Amino acid sequence: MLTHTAIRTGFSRAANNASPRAHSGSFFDSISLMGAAMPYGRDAEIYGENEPADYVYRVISGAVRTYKVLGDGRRQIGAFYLPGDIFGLETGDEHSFSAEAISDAKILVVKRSALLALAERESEAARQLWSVTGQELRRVQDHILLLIKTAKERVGSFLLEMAKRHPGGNDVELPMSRQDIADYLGLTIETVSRTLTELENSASIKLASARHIVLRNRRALGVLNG
Amino acid sequence: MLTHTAIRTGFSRAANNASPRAHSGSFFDSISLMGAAMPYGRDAEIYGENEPADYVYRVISGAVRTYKVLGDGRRQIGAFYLPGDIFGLETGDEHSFSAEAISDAKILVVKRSALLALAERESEAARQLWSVTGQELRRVQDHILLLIKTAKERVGSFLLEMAKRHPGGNDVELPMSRQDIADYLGLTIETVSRTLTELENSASIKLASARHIVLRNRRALGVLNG
DNA sequence: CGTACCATTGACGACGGTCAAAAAACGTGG
DNA sequence: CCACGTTTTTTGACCGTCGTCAATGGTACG
Repeated sequence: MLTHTAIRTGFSRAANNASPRAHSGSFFDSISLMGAAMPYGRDAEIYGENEPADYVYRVISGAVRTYKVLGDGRRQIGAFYLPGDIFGLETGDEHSFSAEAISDAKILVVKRSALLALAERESEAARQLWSVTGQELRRVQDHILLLIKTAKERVGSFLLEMAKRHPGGNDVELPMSRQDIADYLGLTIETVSRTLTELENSASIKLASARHIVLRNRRALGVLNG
Repeated sequence: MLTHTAIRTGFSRAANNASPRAHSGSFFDSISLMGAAMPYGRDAEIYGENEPADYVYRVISGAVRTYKVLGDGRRQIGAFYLPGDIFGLETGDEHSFSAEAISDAKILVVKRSALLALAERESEAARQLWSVTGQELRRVQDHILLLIKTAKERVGSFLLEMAKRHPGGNDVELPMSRQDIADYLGLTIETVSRTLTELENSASIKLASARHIVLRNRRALGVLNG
């Protein structure tokens, strides 16, 4: 139990894409039995900002966005979560972002108190909880680096990020709308659209359809990305 | 030991400003004896990006910046750390940012392995390590919200943030240069300077000197800050 | 086949970046 | 304490990128 080797549970086997790249997969695989798989429809709220953080979540299938809305209506998307990813794990008592299903999704829901109890007994479990938060921290730090770049760099980096997280080589299937991408990258929908067109014109990508993008020149997408 | 009430050690008493607002102050107060206070000169490197994260740090006096430099030379400052703040705590084996002293500083240096060993024995210590990373996560998330705002909003939010962290009401003593502020806010030094002048002209602040700013209208600084 | 919704394209303007110079602040040594 | 040189900050002029407003085009679904 709680070994490094992933323990494949019924729930994680049911996942589309639960894969080795998931956050601390072994840990959450092993505690999958503590939770239940819940279905969420497109745009359904999973939790709201400032609500009690009583549960921790893991994407089984579909995709999730977390976000905040500022006073004047601007929305900032904090992260996209794909199958295998863990989200909603807080060290405090409340969620700091809201979470919604981007598409129809199956989400494994685990009681936070169960994890905390386990962590109290098993130091390895505590280490894994810490590790999940640490990975999230690094992800958000990378996000900051995105936000100081030019529009072309942001969109390029975003596509590379999605390609890395998604299995399927150079073919990227985007689960989210242009508006979601824009709110993630701190751009407008028009700039995202224009930039994608530019990247296609420069033969860096191919827009097979609005949500299906083929990477043709990864170097061009990653230039200057430190 | 490890109680909620701060245990004032010799080291923390020596601090300029170690105060209740520090990250998990009680925890790090109690393990202060495990480390040593080290002096760092202005601009001295404390650790570099990708170096082994063998130590965890706490500011006793002075100030610290963490940063990354992108391929083309742009620098992004991840955070400023003031007396009482903990930094350099990683869940992985390497530091993800570099750290430098902004001014002459005294820093408490603690062996990470000692903390990990303690966390293995005491679940409360493990919880506190997790909590420190969680607070850092929230700080970085707030930083993201800064970066999507206009220049005036970024500078205003920055001043409010510094005023909150610094004791001293409406008088803010900035330890860092305009260049540091610019690299933290994702702006240029010129835009930061111009924006401060604008804020002074609109009577929102007073520039007593370049590094000493008096807040005159906090509402104007915080408008739209969601 | 029609109707929303979503994405793309266009025209234009504003915000902030760039390049350059002046002014202020700071530190050092006479 | 003042004079000097260096660094930091401020100010100015100009320009490019991206946001805004508006219209067109495309796609999915009933």
